[in-house]
Amino acid sequence: MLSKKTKYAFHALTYLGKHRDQKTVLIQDIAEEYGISHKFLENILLELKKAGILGSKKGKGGGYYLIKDPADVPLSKVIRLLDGPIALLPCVSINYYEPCVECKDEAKCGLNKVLIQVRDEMLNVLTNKSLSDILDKE
Amino acid sequence: MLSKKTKYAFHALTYLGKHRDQKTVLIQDIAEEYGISHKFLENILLELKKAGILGSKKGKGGGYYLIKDPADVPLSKVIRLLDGPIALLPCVSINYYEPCVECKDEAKCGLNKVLIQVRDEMLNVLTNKSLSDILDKE
DNA sequence: CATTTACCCTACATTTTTTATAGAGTTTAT
DNA sequence: ATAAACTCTATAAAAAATGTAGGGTAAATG
Repeated sequence: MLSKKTKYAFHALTYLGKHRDQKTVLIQDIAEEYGISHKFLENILLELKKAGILGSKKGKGGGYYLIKDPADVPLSKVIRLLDGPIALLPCVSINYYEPCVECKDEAKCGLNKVLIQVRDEMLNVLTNKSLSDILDKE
Repeated sequence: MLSKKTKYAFHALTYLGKHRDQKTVLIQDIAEEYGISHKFLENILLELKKAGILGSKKGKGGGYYLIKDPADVPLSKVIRLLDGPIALLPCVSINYYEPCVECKDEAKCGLNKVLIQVRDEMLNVLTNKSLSDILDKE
């Protein structure tokens, strides 16, 4: 399951995607629309900005806006950013790899091998869907 | 990511699958093989038994054994049992459905619609792989 | 039929992660 | 100059995951 952080990120991205005609959107507007705490949402938007998905502008008339084309924002990118690994275990994670302490020989672990396949298939699913798919259905 | 509970369940099922020739396997043997606390593992095996995947026998010479054919134990079944929903949000879960508090109209939520598709594809992946796939690769 | 072996059950404790909250500081547009 | 809005660090409450403790119950063997 996704954390609330990731869910909120998708909400925010959807909102920003729907308001691409205006230059910027206030944190407060997004927060009110979805009943999210202003400060909590701030952290999330900041992470999306650091990842190059959003841009921001300070001062009066400022706010956040979408930099990327919605088709170039796959679900996998957002999930990895806020929730961490797509993989089902650390020993099959691409970006957050860690061996299992109980595993004597990873090369002989059937679970490891099957979960690598699962990871690739899931990654495929989550990379082939993007923010544009969400926006198309709103 | 899978919880340790679910990971241990897969370990135990793998062990039991590999020792199908003997009548029963002791909790202790599995616990030692993977460095799991006896009591913690006991709870997990109990759940697998309640779900009809394992059988058990009490008394001297007792222990656990696999009831199902490994091909009839899909990953999805084990994950749902120990970890809960496969879906990425409660609002798209088949077995654990709950609406989002912030959602005014689910029928108009693009995220909901996309995540339903994602759920179906993930479920497909996790149902098409089973314990037998793990055993084949050990 | 006693004894050993192992399963069954409940409750609690610890640790980690998630979900926020608070408040001060910095930048920028008007 | 001033107000509006972003940035950063630290802290705290709540929830979930992980693990412990200990007694009770059932069954196989001799």
